[in-house]
Amino acid sequence: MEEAIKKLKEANYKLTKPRLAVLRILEKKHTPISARELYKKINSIDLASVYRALNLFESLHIVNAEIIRAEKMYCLAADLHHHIICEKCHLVEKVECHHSFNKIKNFTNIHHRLTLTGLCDKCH
Amino acid sequence: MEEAIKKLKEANYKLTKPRLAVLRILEKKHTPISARELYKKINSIDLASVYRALNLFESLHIVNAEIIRAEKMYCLAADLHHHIICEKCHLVEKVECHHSFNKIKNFTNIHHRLTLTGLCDKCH
DNA sequence: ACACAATTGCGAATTATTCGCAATTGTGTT
DNA sequence: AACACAATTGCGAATAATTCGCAATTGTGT
Repeated sequence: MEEAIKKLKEANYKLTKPRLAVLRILEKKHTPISARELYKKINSIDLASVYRALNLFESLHIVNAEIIRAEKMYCLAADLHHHIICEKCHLVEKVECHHSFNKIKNFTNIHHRLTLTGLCDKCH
Repeated sequence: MEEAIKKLKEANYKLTKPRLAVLRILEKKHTPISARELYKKINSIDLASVYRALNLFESLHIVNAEIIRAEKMYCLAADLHHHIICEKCHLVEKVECHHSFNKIKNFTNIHHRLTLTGLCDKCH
């Protein structure tokens, strides 16, 4: 949260009510959440602003986005982790991240997004 | 291609004209492509069928989907690889895959999707 | 060639996402 | 604490993405 605000400030963006509201929800919820769900959880913030906040956050690497069963889902990038999703029941679990990429094919400033899918023990 | 058809048959799905058309394009193109682009490249196949084919292929792991600048993009899963995308100019390059995941948190049959982003040497 | 379930094409319906623009609000400065 | 101004919001409308229902068509095994 602190870190998110710091990144925002450093990039010269204002800490506005909608942005703060989105951050607050993301901070509490530790599984990925969609733009629409966020919107429903926040009272009195326009859906367009939720999208605008999320897009901004994504570009600043404040949040990570990944597709989970055909929906774009977001979560705070702060603590590095990934998710594994059951293909049948869509159970989502956190997976710690042990990866780091310094330089690949002349690219620098590398960020990564890993999504795992499989069958959980119940569905197997 | 052969492998894709095999998977399709094994899961008891028919090899139809739209499905084959989609596979043919994916086989040629070695960078990710969106549903709409696929549709434009194929003459006389309905957009809904393109979506249906892609969804089916995704569920059978015939294709992998990933978000590239806010669009869902697809490519054949056959040769395992990932992509690294420049955040500025959106250049896309292939990255070989050296990962394998056998068992994580009680999940089995694990598949993974890794998307890397960064700045290419021109944009850095 | 036949039979039948699976699949398509079509148009319409949903859902997701973005846009333009006037009104409002953070933020740095007096 | 009030001011000034650019950045940002809310709103409603526009676009884009994706799915649906259903009659017509098409693969596939016999």
